[in-house]
Amino acid sequence: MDFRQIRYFMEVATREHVTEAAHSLHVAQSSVSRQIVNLENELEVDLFIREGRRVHLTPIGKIFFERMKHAMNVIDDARREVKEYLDPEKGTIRITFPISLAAYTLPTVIYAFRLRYPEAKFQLKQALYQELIEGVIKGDFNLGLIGPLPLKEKKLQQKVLFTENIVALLPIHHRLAKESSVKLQELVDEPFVLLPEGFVFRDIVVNACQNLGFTPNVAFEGDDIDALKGLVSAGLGVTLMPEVTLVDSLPRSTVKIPLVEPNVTRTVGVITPKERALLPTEKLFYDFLQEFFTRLDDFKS
Amino acid sequence: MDFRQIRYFMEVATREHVTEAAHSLHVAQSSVSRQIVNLENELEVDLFIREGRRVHLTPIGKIFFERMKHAMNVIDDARREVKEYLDPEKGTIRITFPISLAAYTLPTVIYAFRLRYPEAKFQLKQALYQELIEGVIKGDFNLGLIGPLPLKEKKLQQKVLFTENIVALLPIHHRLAKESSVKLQELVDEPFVLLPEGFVFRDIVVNACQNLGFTPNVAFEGDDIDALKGLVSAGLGVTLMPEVTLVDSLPRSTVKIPLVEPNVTRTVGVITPKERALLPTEKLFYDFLQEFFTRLDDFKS
DNA sequence: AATATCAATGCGTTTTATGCATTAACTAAT
DNA sequence: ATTAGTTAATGCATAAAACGCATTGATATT
Repeated sequence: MDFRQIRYFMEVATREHVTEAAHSLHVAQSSVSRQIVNLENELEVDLFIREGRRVHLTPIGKIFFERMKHAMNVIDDARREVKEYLDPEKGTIRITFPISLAAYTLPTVIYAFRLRYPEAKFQLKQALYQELIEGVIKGDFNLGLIGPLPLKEKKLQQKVLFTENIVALLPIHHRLAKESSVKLQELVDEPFVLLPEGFVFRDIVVNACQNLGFTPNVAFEGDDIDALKGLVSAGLGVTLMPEVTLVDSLPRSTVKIPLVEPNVTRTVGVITPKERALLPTEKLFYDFLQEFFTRLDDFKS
Repeated sequence: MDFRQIRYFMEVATREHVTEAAHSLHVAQSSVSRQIVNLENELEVDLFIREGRRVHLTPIGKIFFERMKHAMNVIDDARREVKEYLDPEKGTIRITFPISLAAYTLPTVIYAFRLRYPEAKFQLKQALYQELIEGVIKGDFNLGLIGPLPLKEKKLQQKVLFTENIVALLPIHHRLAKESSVKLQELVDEPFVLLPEGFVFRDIVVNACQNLGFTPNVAFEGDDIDALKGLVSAGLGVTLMPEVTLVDSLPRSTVKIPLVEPNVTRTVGVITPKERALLPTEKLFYDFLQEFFTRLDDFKS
C-alpha cells in the first residue's frame, strides 16, 4: 500500500470517474486505473463496482474511503504542524463558516489578523450549519465560526465571541419604511425573502416568527445574503438580517430598521474539536479571535 | 511523502538506530538512511539529531512520530477491517490484559472462542494497568481486559464481565495452613510476597491491608504470578491471589485458604474505545466475552 | 447503426528506490 | 595515542516500479 494509491483512490472515489480523477491528479488515466487495481489486489477486495463504464464504491469501499479520509486528515495535519512548527506566522488557517458571516465579520477579522501576521494564509470554506459542525468533528477543519453555537456537542469545544443584533431590511417605499423601529408582529402579513431551507439564519427568522404565533410567508428565496438584499431592493419582500451585514453600505432602495420586539439576536462563536489540538498557526488565530472580539465589546460599551 | 518513508522513519525512531532499523525492515542501511533524508527534505525540518553516530528524535520529530503512530494505527485498522469484512471468522483479535489474567482466564476464553471460530487469530499484549488503559485510548488496541475497571474514563466504553474471589496462598507448613478459612487480620505479621510496584494486583492487596490498618511487610517480589507461587512454595511468605489462577493445580507445598474477612474481590471487565468502532473479528470476540461470562455466572448460581 | 466515451491492459520509457562500495566521523579497546 | 570496529551518509550502477501511449472491448449517445 502506498500514499499514491490512496490519493488516486480518494480522487476516483469522490468523482466516481477515473478519467476525471486522472486529469485532476495530472497523470494519465491508465496510471490511475492501474493503481486502483493494484490496491484492490493488495487488499483482496473490490473497492469499486464496475458497471459498464461507470465506477462507484462498493459498501466496503465506502468504509475504506471514510477511514482513509480520516487517516489523510491526520497526516495532512501532521505535515502542516511540522512545517508551521518553525514559523507559525507563515502557516495556514483552515476555517469553515456560515454564509451570514462571509460578507462582513470574517473579512474584517482576517484583515485585522493579517495586519499583525502578514504572511499567514487562509483556506476558507463556506458551509451549511450541519455540514460545518460535521466538518469540524470529522477533522476536515479545526476551526469553525458559527452562530448560534450548537447545543451540547460533546466532541466540540465552544467559545462565544459576540452577540449581534438583527434588524429588519425593507424596501424604501414600504409602508413601515419611515418608522424608527418595528415590531416583528407588524410584519405578519408581509412577504418575506429568506435563505433556502438548511441555512441556520433562515431558521432563526422562522423561529422568531413562530414564537409570535405566525409562520412567515416566504415569497422568494435567495442563495446568499447579497441575493436577499437584491430581492428586498427590488421590492419583492422584507427580511431580517444581522446588522453587521449592512454595515458597509445599505443596498440601493432599502432601509434598515431596528427590531424592537422581540429583540432578536444571535450569538456567534467559534468551535474547535476537543479531540485534536489546533495547529500552531490556527492557535494564533484562535487566540486572536478572542482578543479581537473582546476589544470590540469593550469599545462598544 | 510516502508510506515507505513513514515506515522507515518509525522504525528508526523507535530504535534510534539506522542499521538495526534496516535489518528489521529487511533492506540495506543506505536505503533507510536515504529515505529519512528525503523525508526530512520534503518536510523541511530535521526529524533526527545526528550526534556522532547516534541518531535521536528532535522535539518536532517526536511530535511527528506521535502523529504518524496515530495515522498508521488508523490505516492498519482500516486494512484489517477491509480484509475481515469478507470473513470475520478468520480475522485477528488484538487484545491487551494484565498479568493476573494471563494464566487462566484469558487462555480459557480464547480456547472456548476458538472452538467456535477455529480460524481466528490473536495478538496478545501483557501490560501494566496504566499502559493498558493508555494503549486502548491511543489506538494501539481496541480491546483490553482489566480488573478492576478504571474509574470515569470518558474515552472508554466499559463492561463488567465477572467478579472473582481472592484467596490466600500459604506454604503448607504455615501455622494457618490447616484452617478452613483465614481473616486478613491474621496475616498482619506475615511476610508477603507480591508483584512489584505498578501492578494493580499488588495495589489491591496493599489497599485491603491498609483498610485494616496495617501495611503488609513485603518480603519478596516476583515479576509474575508463577514467580509468586514459587516464592510461597519455598516458604518465603504468603500472598493473596485470584482463585482462578489456582484452579488448575495448586503449586507444590502450598495450600489455598478462603479469605473470609474482609471478602476481598475484584471485578474484571473489558474496555473498548468509545471513539473507534471494533473491527469485525474483534466484535465477534467482544460479544463472545459477554456471552461466555454470563453463562459462567448462570452455571455458578 | 455510427460515433464518442470510458476503464482496463500490453508495452516501451522514465522515474525512483535499492544495494554495494566507500567515506567520514565517532567509540572503544589496546 | 593508536588502532580496530561501528555507524550514518553518499556516489554510482542496477533493479523495480510507475508512467504515458496506444489499443481493446464494452457501453452510452445520437
